[in-house]
Order: sequence, then C-alpha cells, then structure tokens
Amino acid sequence: MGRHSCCYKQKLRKGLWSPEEDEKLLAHITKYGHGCWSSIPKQSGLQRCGKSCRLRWINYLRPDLKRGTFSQEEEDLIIELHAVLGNRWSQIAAQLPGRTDNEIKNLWNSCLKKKLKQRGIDPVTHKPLSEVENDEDGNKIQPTSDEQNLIGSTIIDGSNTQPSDSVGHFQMQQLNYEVSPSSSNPTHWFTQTSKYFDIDTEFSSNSMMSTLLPPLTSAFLSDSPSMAATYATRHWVADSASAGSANNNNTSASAELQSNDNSFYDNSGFSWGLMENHAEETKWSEYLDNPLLMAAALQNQTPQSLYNIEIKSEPYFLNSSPSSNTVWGQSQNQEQPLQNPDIFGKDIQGLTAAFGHV
DNA sequence: AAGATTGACAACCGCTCTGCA
DNA sequence: ATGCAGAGCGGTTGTCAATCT
Repeated sequence: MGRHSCCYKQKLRKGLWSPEEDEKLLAHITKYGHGCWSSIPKQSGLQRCGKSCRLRWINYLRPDLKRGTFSQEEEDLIIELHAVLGNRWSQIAAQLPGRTDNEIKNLWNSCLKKKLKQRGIDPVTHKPLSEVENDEDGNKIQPTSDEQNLIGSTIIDGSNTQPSDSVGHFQMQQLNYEVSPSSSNPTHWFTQTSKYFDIDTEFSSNSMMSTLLPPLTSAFLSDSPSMAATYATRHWVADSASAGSANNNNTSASAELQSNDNSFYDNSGFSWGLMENHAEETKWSEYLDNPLLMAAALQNQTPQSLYNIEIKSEPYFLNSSPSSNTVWGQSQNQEQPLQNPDIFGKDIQGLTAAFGHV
C-alpha cells in the first residue's frame, strides 16, 4: 500500500518525460518487452520508477495508440458507456481501441461533462436535468402519469456488429420498461424486440455492455457490472447454444457468476446473479433516482408489499404481488424450480426496501 | 504588453487487487 | 494464513499553451 517501493529510491526523475527518455524506454521495450516494470528503469538506464515507465508506455508510447481528437462516434460511445459503467475508465477504454483510460477520463472531465450539461443531461445520472431539478418548494419534479407508463425505454443498436463465429451472439435489441398504471396491483414489465448481437471474447469488454439494458441495468449496476451481463448472458447462452456456436469458454461474466456464492443457477445450468452484492438495504437507496425505481416508487402501495419477480424469456416480468412468496428469477417457460432460490429470497428484501412505497 | 484564466493533456498519488513465497 | 511486491485503477494535481481582460 502507499508509494511504490521503487519510488523510495533516490535520484528518480519526476514530471514530464523528455524525448531522450521516451527514446530509451521505447527502444528497450521494443527490444526486450516490458516484462517486470520495476526492472525496466535499471535495464534501460532511466532515472524513473517502474510505475512511471509503465504509465508512460501505456498512455503515450504504445504503438497501437490512436492519436488525435476523438470522433463523434467515439464521444457518443463514451457517453453511452459511462451511463452504464460510471467512472470505470479502464472498462470504457477497453471498448475504444487505441484509446487509454487516462485519455478518456481527461476527455470526460474537460469536455463531455460540459457537452452533456449543455444538452440538458446530468453527467452523473445521465438523466435530463429537468428530472433532477426541484420546484419552487424544493420538491423533486416527478414525471407525469403518462411518462410513468413508458419509462426507461432504450434502444440497443447492434446493427454494425459483425458475426463472431468463435463465441456466438445473443438476441436482444430493445428493452422497454413499462408500468401498467390502471391496475390496483400494477405490473411492471420489460418488453423487447429481437436482434442479434455479437459477443467478443470477454463479456466485460463487449460493446454490448455499452448499450445493454439501461436503465434497467443501471438500476442494479452500480456495484456489479456482471449483473447487466447476466441479463444478457441468459439470452446469449440460450441463443448461441441453439445456434450451435456457443463457446465453452463462456464469458468472464458468466464464469464468474457460476463461482459466486450469491449467484444461482437456472435449470439449464446457466448462472444468474442479478442481485448479488446487494443484500444491504442501504445500497438500494442509491438507486432511487433511477427511472425504474422512481417509477416503482410512484406507485401508491404499502411499504410492506413484496414483489414477486418473475423472469420470462420474453418479456421479462416484474410483478408486484403483496404477501406472496418471493421467487426471483423463475422462468414461466420452465417448470423445474431453481436450484438455489433461497439466496434471492434474501436479496429480494433489499429490493423491496429499495422500492419503498411500492 | 502583461498578468489572469481556461482548457487540454500528462503525470503522479494513494489505494486495491492479485499472485507468490 | 500472512506479508510482500507488482500491477492496475481512479482521483487529483501539474504543466503548458491559448485565450481573455
């Protein structure tokens, strides 16, 4: 912890790199590779710490770096990714070949935040500023009932992706979160239209994550990007398996979930982990600004009512069902029970707490 | 013309995570 | 199980050129 050990050594230069230093580092890594960063300064004759060498290489000297200004497409992608991933710059950078996390972070802080504000979008929540603005009495302005009826619709555009034989693809284009306001026992559901998406070798670095399921996932995503992946994994796995193109390596996300005590498995053996890491009720308060949760909170029910959450292959259902047993993740298309429902019986309490007045 | 301000970019710092002995 | 070192991440600060006053 704390300062890197090599930095304790004396006579180490700090600050901007000179062309001579760049040349030394570039020549050394080109010839020998970087190997152990801490040994680079000694081997290359640089008066720098290994950490500084690493940073210089990653952010400036790497030959695969794309220099120059960001294109509009890149900026748009960064904004989309930030909406889902937040300040996870390295994960965002993984979606933009040739760009570094540092570069993207700087762009965001110096430019994109302002642009979003100019468009009337809050750069933190990615919601219209009007939604987080207060009225004269200091109360939050809430959407109208019409707005509640269809809230959080998102288009997932995968039209530019290329087929990937090695891993497969999944099917999902559009997911709408909707609330039926007329019922005394409101139903919340997600509808989707179908479209194929390609899966890269690693789920966490897939472009799908940039566009997948906001605002649904952003409601649950703050601490667990894998949750979003799980929503899609279920479809991807099913689809790619049926297409005969599933890769046994799976993805990092699904593999991780299968080894996670807080995840559970459906009867096809695939992992779901939607609510892992969210047992603490306090965490849910963070999501109350999300359209999904906001919409739910606008429903006028008792705080004690529980949600009976059911997930269908299409559409996804979120049914409120006071006092019923909570079953999380049960597919109505499958008759066999989940192998491990108890975990989610626990977690759903957190969800219920988050929904507040639902 | 000179100082102040701003913006973009580069680099550092403190911390966490992970692998290994 | 524990401590250590290396790697990596995100927040913050530093630098410098352009622009403003």
